Amino acid sequence: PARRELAARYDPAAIEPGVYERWLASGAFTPAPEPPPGAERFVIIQPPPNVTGALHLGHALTATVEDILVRYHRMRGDDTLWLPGVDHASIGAQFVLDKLIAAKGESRESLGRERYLERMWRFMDETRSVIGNQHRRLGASLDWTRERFTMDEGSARAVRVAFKRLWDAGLAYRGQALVNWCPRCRTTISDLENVHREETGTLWTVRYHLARSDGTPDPDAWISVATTRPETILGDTAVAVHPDDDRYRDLVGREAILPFLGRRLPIIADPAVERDFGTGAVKITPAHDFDDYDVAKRHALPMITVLDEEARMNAEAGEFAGLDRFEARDAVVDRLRAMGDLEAERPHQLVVGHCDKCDTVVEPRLSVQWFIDVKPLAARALASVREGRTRIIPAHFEKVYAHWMENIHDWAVGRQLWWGHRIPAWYCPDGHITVSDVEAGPAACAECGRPADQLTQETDIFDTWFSSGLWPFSTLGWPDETPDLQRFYPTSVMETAYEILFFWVARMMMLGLFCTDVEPFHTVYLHGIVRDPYGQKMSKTKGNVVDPLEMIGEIGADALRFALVFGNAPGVDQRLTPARLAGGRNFSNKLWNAARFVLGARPEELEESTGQPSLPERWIRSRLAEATARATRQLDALDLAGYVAGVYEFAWSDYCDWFVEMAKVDLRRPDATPGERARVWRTAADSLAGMLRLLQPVMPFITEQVWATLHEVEPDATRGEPLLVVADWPAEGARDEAVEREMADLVELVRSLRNLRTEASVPAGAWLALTVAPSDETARQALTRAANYLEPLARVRPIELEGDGDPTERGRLMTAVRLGTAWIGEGAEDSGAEVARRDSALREVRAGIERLRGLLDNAGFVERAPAEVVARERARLAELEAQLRRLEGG
RNA sequence: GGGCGAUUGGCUCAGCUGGUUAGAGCGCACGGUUCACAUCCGUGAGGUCACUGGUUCGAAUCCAGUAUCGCCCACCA
Repeated sequence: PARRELAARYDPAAIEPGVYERWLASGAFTPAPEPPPGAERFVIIQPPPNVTGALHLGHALTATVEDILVRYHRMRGDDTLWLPGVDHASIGAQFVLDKLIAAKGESRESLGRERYLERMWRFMDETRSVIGNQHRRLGASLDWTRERFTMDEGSARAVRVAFKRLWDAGLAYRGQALVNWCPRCRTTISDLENVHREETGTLWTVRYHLARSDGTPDPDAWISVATTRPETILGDTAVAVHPDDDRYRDLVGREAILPFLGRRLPIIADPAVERDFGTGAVKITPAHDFDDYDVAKRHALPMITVLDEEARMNAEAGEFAGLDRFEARDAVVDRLRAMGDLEAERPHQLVVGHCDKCDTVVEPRLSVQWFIDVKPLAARALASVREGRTRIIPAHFEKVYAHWMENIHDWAVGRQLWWGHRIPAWYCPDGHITVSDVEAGPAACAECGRPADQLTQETDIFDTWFSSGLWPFSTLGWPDETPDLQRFYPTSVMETAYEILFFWVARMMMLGLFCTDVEPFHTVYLHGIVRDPYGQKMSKTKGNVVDPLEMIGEIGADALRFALVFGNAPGVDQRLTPARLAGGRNFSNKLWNAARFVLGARPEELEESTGQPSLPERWIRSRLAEATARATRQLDALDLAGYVAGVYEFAWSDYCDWFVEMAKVDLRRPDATPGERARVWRTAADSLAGMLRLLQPVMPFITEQVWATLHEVEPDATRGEPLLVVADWPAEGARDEAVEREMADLVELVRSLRNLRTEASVPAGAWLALTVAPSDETARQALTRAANYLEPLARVRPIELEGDGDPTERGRLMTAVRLGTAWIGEGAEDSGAEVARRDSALREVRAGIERLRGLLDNAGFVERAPAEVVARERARLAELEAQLRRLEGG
């Protein structure tokens, strides 16, 4: 039984279920086994959301933008792939799981590595499907048959092979260094995960007594150092001053005595010391400060670690051993004060690093770590963007990218965590390192040949972003030359938040170029942050998070998608306000009702079309052609906001406000033949179908549902294609400039008449007689053709063209437009208000004329401006002059 | 300390390579119960495009500087 009508009310809850299943059943999201001949490629590898969480609006924005592009290219007939996946988020996942198991009184330690990882895999299985379902609710047209996970075997192999190649190329190394350490997560973190924040601390000035010749402290002689971290005094191995500092020149080469421990500290000179800061003398704690570490290396100073991995003072700290670092700070200060060696203390603004994941204060920690020397990789990645092989949208992020690439440091890739890819390095008892890309490990030590059973594997795992950096090709089968890799790599667009430009995009560029010798994508499209209505970042702690699913439940996925991209420029943060969401909902409703009108207006018996297309028919076809050309251009240029605004404008203004209203006239005219009605209705249905095609990328659910109904009612309109998602993107039809001009003139007259009525407070329902003096013969003909439409649109009846009627019967309200001079209203007498209105209209036109004459009298303009600009201004002037004559004539 | 960006009607924002009278959504005012839609229709008010100078026939748009705000990066204890 054919559905002839759509439900009276648009209800997303009623239409959205089922649509996605229809798409899946059609196989539309999975590329055909063979690419269509001659097809262009369009590939997006989805930025993998973390398994740990539910989707937020940022993900919804990502999915919407990518889905729009993918659906567009699919309709274009391109060889299109959008590949989904999730990221294992090692540190984030452990953070979440630790909390979960803590609720049951368990911990990492109580479970042990193996059982902990078992729990993790179970946790993954539970949450992974949640993300998939959310993407389905959003309408994301992902190829689920290719869904990947950064911890699956393909990814694991890619990680091993990539790392082995880096090792073989001498770009991976293991060595001692000071790294950022999170004492709560108990792992190294990268520079990027160490977020700096300004805080108010204290700057203490502490006296270090000078050593006498017998090595005992001189009670009357000291050097004062300034520090914000007194607890690290216990790890000091020197005191440094600036070489040119006269105050301390004599002290260089002598020794100071470390409080509490009595260690002798050489007083050294190093240019890194700022003379103007504090006392100009600084304590050197190589194992707990990055600056000091560098100084120590220059001067070959010992490095003493005084904190353990949880940031408690260790045995090196003497009497303070066992104290937490902050307790120890207080204790040290108290003791110094008691000893009379605390010279001063004052509040001090300082910048403190915090763990991105848990916000704990990061501790520099001396340890042996795996690093990647990224400088050579960065140089290539930078060149790719500089030379335009990969471009970033918006373009100004290319500068940000360049700045980061130019100042890059080696990447500490090792993590002392369990959930992740274990670094494929094996150690032999002699200290040799063997890196292998074989899952089972090497058969023997690469250097001394010791058998595998004498080798032990590294326990550290990789930074999550290492596997993420391989994502564009590890998902396609790399390192094997799989058919997918050959067919879909390099990919097309990488769409993601600008927040992870460095974390992820930069790493993909570097590793992509290193592993595959080609840029992994030609375009990086960065979107901004979705903020709350007050501009605040959404966060669970603030409680201002909007759940996309809840939003979809309320207003529908289409409305949410529309709201997310409408008026949103790339790289710019947007506030998601209720008004914005309501805009999406309203537009959904508008589309639904436009479709209801068309479906409900179908004549019972649809006969053969007869007669010539009417003005609105010819006009809407031309407008659709224009809208199609514009949408195509904008989507090709990744101007999504422009695309959405354009189709919105077409649907609401052109189609609903003008075409539908005028088509009603043709459909309801009593003297219309069934064949003429059929013709008009077919135009309405055809152009509705065209509009649905244009809207499908952004509002897939409504358009699909309307399409289905339209298809049942009139398969000709859908050209026999029952499923919009696989329908063709519309071909660019022909514009009809003459018809568009004629229509524009009619619209101008209608608007002008409506304005007159409102300003003169004519009751909205009143019918007024209209008299028009056409400006010329063409206008007369146009007016004759348009009379039928003019009546209901401007609520005027009867309509008389000057010459046919008595001039004394003209109305008292007058307006002059391109088509001519028009009068409406009772009687011919001018009221004061009407005279004032007409005067103001005259003033406006005269001012315009004056401005244009001034412009055209300017020799510089006429000579130097492009001819078409000058011609345009001339035409405008002529038009205004004609309008003035008409106004004065009336 | 370095870098990047923003400043457009009451609010939130578009304005591509300089070219009509600077747009949209929301809000506001006024008027609308006819058979697609009040999640709607019609009409309207509202902006010296932060400021100063420059380039140009012409600047919201390009250049320089100033102010305010925001973000990113950074090893002054």
